[in-house]
Amino acid sequence: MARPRQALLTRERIVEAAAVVIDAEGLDACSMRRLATELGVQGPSLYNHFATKAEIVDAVAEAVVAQVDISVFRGNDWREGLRMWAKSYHAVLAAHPNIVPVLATGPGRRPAGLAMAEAVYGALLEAGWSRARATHIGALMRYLITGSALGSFALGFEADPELYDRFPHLHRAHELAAHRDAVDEGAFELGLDLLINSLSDRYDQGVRR
Amino acid sequence: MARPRQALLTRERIVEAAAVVIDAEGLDACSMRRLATELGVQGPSLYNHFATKAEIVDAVAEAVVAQVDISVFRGNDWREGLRMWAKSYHAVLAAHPNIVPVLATGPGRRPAGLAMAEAVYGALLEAGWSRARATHIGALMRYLITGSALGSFALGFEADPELYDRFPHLHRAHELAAHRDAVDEGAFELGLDLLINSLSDRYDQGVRR
DNA sequence: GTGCTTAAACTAGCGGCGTAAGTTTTTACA
DNA sequence: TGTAAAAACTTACGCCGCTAGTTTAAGCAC
Repeated sequence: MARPRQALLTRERIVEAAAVVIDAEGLDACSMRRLATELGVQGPSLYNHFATKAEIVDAVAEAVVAQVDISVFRGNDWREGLRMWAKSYHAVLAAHPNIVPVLATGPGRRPAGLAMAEAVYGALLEAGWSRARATHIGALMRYLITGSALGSFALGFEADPELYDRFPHLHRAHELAAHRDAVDEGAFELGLDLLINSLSDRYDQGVRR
Repeated sequence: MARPRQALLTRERIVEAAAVVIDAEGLDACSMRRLATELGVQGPSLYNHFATKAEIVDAVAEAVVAQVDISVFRGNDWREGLRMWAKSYHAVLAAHPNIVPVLATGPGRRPAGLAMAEAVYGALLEAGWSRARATHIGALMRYLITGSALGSFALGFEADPELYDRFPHLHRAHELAAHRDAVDEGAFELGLDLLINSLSDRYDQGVRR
């Protein structure tokens, strides 16, 4: 097949297929040849639309970050804005856990990532936080959100009870996996509460830097 | 060369070489052939000592986690223990950032990871926290520590000022990289302070579950 | 000491990876 | 109508993890 009358590929179709494969089978499964097969095409054809594989993965990351609701900073107190944004971000990452390692290195050059940073940082500055503190708070929120999305804490403990024989306090650790949501979500919610409430206290006491 | 009079390889030597390559050039650079070259040997020879590459990387992760000081829970108040452990863990990961993605999925079957979980969880239980809350606190600390180690927040913003033209609040984001330590360490310290202080407040008020 | 088993190196090779180079055919425009 | 660009293709290079089979030395039983 040479050039077809109707193009088989578009950047959108490629990114969508990549997102599906990454969500379903992980980053490693998303090879150029596999992606091409999924799109009914030969591997190198993808290079007519993207210069490298990294560009494709980056576009998937961009699409994921774009789903985070940053409108919540408008019309809400900074505390509420921060909380609602964090929950939205958390939910989006929970729906696409396999792309998290790509996001974890920062906004990079991706428009959606930069728009999100702008919204968070802007909201904190406008609330009266110092530049330095607003930066710290933004970083801190990212640590919590990506840290919690990177891998389930509960699933990190394998189901084999014998593993924990030598660790008396962990004797029920093999049950953690069964309560995955309660553990992982509970920890995230606790962290969010503690961080925002204590920031709020400092703020109310006039400590804003 | 057939079997040499003195073995060229040991598990220890392989793990040490892998750690050096991973620290210096990242996980991707640590291929079996590269590792073998580093050890003066052919690639497949490594399979006489480890069944898979994953086992080698896992052993590196184990060695890194084993460096974290978990003795601090003995003889210290749970607050101080938690703070000192978190700082030690953070410092170890900061020294070996390239292995962090491997750690982020939990303790798995690694003895050092399980010993660390036992120490943290045990200290919290003995302080009087409920099982559920102790689990949440442990998870939360991991989120903060691995989240902050996974990638610098400051370096996530590239140095090209033009990137930020469309984002008014980010107009100085290109300067972040120059203050990497102040930003990243400041955010981590802030997070640690906020979390431990607010947990401490709850604890002192008798809210332990 | 002799013989057997195991250990630890080797070489050769499979299938998969990202990607470069060059080819073919179609489309779009001067 | 001629030409350049676009979008598919085939081929191939040098990596990758890993398997299979080979060679030789070491360690142990008798």
